[in-house]
Amino acid sequence: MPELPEVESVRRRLAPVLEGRVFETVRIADPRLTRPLDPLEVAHELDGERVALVDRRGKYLIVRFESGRALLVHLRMTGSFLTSTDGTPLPDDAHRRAVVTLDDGSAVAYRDVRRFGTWLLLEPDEVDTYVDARVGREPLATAYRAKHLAERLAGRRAPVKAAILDQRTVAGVGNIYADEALWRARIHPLTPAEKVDAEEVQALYKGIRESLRAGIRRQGSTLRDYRLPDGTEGGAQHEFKVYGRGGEPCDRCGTPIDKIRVAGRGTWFCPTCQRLDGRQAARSSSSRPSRSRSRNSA
DNA sequence: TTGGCGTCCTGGAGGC
DNA sequence: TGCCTCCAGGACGCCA
Repeated sequence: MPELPEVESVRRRLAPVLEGRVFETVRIADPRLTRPLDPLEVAHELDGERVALVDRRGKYLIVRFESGRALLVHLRMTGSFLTSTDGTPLPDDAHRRAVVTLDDGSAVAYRDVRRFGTWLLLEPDEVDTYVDARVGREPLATAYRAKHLAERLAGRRAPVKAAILDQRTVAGVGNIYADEALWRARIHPLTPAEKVDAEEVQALYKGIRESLRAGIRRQGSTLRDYRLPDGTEGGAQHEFKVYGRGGEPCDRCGTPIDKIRVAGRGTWFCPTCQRLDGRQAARSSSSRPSRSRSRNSA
C-alpha cells in the first residue's frame, strides 16, 4: 500500500522523466480516476502542460506545471506508474487507467487494480488550500519536532494508532508504518492517544521518522501491487519488525507477534514490548484477535 | 468536536 | 473445478 516511503520513491523515479517535459497526449480510460470531472475534459486540460516539478505532500504526488496548475495524484491502495523512456511499447495491462505521452517520446502509464486512486487537476490558487486541509506536517521535514506530534495527540481519546493514521496528525503514515513506528516506540496500539506521555511521544516521533526513512532507503515495500516506475519492487517488506509477521518471534524479545484490529485495520504488535500497563485500552472497532485467513495472520 | 463505521473496489485465499 | 465468502485498506461521508 503506497504510504510516504512508497510515494517518495515513486516521486524520485518520476521526477527525472517528467520535469521539463510537456504532456503531449493524455488518455484516461477510467472515469473513476477523475470523478466527478469528465476524464476527457481533464485529459484535454492536461494536454500541452509543461512539468515544472514533481512534488509530494504526505501520500499525495503533486505534478506542478509551469502554468501554476497541479495534478494531484493519490495512489490509495494499488495505484502505480510505469514509464517507458526508450521507445519500448508499454506492455498490455488490463488495469491500466491512463497513459501520458511526453514531448520526448517517453510514455508514463498509470495502473490501479482496485481503482481507488484519484487524479485531481487543481488551479494555481487551489493547490495549497486543498492539500493543507487534508495533510498535516511532513514528519521527515527538518522543522518537524516531537512537540508537533504531542500537540496532535493531546486530548484525543482514540487509540494512538488511529490518531497517527489520521493524515492531519502525521502526513504520509499508513497502516504499515504506523505499526512499525509503534513497535519501535514500544507503545501498544490501543493506548489512548491522550495517555501517551512525553517520553513516549519522543519515542514515537523517533519511531515514525526511523520507520519512514528505512522504508525510503529500501524504496518502499512491495506486498503485492506496489512497483517503482521502472517496474522493480521495493524491498522494505524484508525489514518489517511487526507488520504481517503474526506468530513470528519479536526481534527484541522473541515473543510471538500478535494481531488485533484497531480502527478497522489489521494491527500487528509485540504483546511483551508493547504493553498497555495499567492504562485502559482506547475503544476500537474491534480489539479481539483477528481470525484473518490472509498470509499475514498469526 | 470526536470517533466509529459503512462504502468504494478488486484479486487472492480458503472452504465446501 | 467452480462457486461463494471473507479479507486487505485510504479517504470520505454520515451518524451518534
